[in-house]
Amino acid sequence: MASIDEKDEEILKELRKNGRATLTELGRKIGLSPASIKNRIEKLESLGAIKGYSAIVDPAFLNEFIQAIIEVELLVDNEAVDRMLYNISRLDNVIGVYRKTGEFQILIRANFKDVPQLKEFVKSLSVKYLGKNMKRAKVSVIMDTFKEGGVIMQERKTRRRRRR
Amino acid sequence: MASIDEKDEEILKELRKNGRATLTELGRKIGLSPASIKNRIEKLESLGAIKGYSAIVDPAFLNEFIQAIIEVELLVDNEAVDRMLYNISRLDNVIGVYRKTGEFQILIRANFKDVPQLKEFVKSLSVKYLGKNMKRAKVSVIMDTFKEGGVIMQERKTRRRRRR
DNA sequence: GCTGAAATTCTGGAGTG
DNA sequence: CACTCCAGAATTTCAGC
Repeated sequence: MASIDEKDEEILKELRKNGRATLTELGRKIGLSPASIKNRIEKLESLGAIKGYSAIVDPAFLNEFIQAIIEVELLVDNEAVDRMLYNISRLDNVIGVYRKTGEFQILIRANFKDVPQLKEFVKSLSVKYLGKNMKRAKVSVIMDTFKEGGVIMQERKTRRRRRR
Repeated sequence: MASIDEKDEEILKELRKNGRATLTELGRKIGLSPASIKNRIEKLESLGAIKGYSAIVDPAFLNEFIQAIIEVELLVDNEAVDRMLYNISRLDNVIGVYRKTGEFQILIRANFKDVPQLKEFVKSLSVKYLGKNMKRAKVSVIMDTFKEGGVIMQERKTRRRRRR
């Protein structure tokens, strides 16, 4: 790890909260010229501190009404699994793919149009992607999102009371 | 749900993959003028289709070396829990907060400097945030991220072979 | 949703400490 | 060497159609 100072950290934190902040805005907030911010961001990107930029999208507007968390228990976890997970990552409806500790070693965040499509995906995990490496999967459905990707959802589940 | 057409969906998908895409780039890719793209994005934002924008940051560069998944089993889940989850969402090191189906109804993605800080956070969940609503928590640690927030990590765990 | 003009931002190079 | 300044380029923004 190299050459990250206070200002760089502020840039990272700010961009995590607002990925579309302008160089000028960042400069004002942090106390640097836009040109310096630009140089630092380019440095942070090439260091791998910034992996990319993303909009937090409500999946329902893309006709993805089922947001699921799929946990997978593996029989064996080796380098071949890395390639398989990478292939899963390339699917557009897959939002996140992680290896983790615990009984289920893999966690996948993915969105689906409907339950059959979710079912089909889980089936493809063993049939197409993970094969004999997969022992079993546990599926949960997301019912409410309070924060995602560092962005707080403004729309509360409990609807604001109407004015009278 | 209202008035989302093909072009809007393309904008959402494109912004999910590159949240910093310029209006001009989006216009070229989708076949609209930058001004129209802007109008549509503003519409999508006010409709709640776009919740916000975020940079995908490697937490290690913010000295957050522990990436954890904390699942919480609730004794009772009511509207008061909503406020508690909202308060948890406001913490900077918390990346995601979800309500879901299953044995554990809450899932939290959060980053920590070290294990004591993680331990402290889990303790604060029952002491400060959820109180008697919380029955127990299950903690996993993320060991590898393949995709996050719709962005594929370029840096593979298996290091590229050195040239010779 | 487009055009066109004005405002803002971005960008790269030269200069400064 | 990182930063600022500055001018030209690109983008964004807004009005009118």
